[in-house]
Amino acid sequence: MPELPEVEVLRKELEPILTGKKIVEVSILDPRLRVQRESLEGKTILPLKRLGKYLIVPLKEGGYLVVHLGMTGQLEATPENVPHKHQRACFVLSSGTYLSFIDSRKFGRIFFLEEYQTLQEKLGVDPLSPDFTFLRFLSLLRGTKRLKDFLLDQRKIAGIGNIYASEILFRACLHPRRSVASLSSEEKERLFTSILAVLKEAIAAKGTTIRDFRRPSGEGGNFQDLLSVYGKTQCPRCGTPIVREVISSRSTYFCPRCQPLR
DNA sequence: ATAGGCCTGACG
DNA sequence: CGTCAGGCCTAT
Repeated sequence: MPELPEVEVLRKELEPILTGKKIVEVSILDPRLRVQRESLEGKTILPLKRLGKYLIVPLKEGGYLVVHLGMTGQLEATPENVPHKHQRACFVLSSGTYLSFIDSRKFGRIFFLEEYQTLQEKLGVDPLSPDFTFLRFLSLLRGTKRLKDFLLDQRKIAGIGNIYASEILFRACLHPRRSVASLSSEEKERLFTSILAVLKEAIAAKGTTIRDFRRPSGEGGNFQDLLSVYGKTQCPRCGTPIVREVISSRSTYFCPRCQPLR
C-alpha cells in the first residue's frame, strides 16, 4: 500500500510520539515477523529515519528496528491496547503508548538490523535526500529500458511505487512505455522535477488513502483527491479518456494524448 | 519482460 | 464465484 510519501508522513507523525521513549514490552503475534524481543526491550528510541519505503527506528543502545509496510501494513499509536483482528505485533513504550503493527495481508516486515549499511546496500538513492541530484539521476538512467520499470526499480531510486509512477509520468508528459534511451535532455529534466514535485505534494497532502493507508492517529491522507490519472477515467488537462494498461505487471494509467508514445 | 507466489478483503 | 489491490521476490 504505502509508497515513499505515506512512509514519510508516518515518520513525521510518529517522531514526536516515539523519540526519547523506551520500548518496555514487545509482543510478536505473527511468528513470520522475525524479531527477537531481547533486541528491542529496554532500549531507547532516537529520531526516526526513512529510506525509500522503509521506516527506520534507530536505538540508542545500537542497531535499528526496521518496518516495511508491504501492501496493507499500518502503525497505530493508541493510549490503550486496542485489540485488532490483524494486529501482528505490539510495542509498549515508557510513555504508556501502544504502537501496534496491523497488517491484513501479511506482506509487511519488521526486523532488527545491526548495521544501517545493510539496508543502504540493497536500495538506491532516496529521492528526498541531498544525494538525489540531477547528475546522480542522469547516471541512474543508464541501464533500464522502459520508463516505468526505471521508476519502480528500488535499487535505483528508492520509494516510488505504482500510484506515484503513473502520477509522475503524467506530470512529465511521458508515456510509461517510452524507453529511457529515447529521452531528450529536456524530457530527462521534466522527469527529474516531476519525481520531486509529485512526491513532495503527496507528502504535503499527508499521503494517498484509496484503501488501507492510515496515519498513526487512524486518519487517512488527502492526496487521493489530487490524483491526476491513477484510477481516473478522464484527463484533467485535455479531457481525453484515460487509458489503463498492465505495464510492469501493474495497472498503469496515462493520457494517450498528453503522454504520446513517441 | 512477464507470470506466479505470498495473503486477505472488498466489490461486482 | 472471479477480479483486483500503494510490494517484493523468484523463476521462466
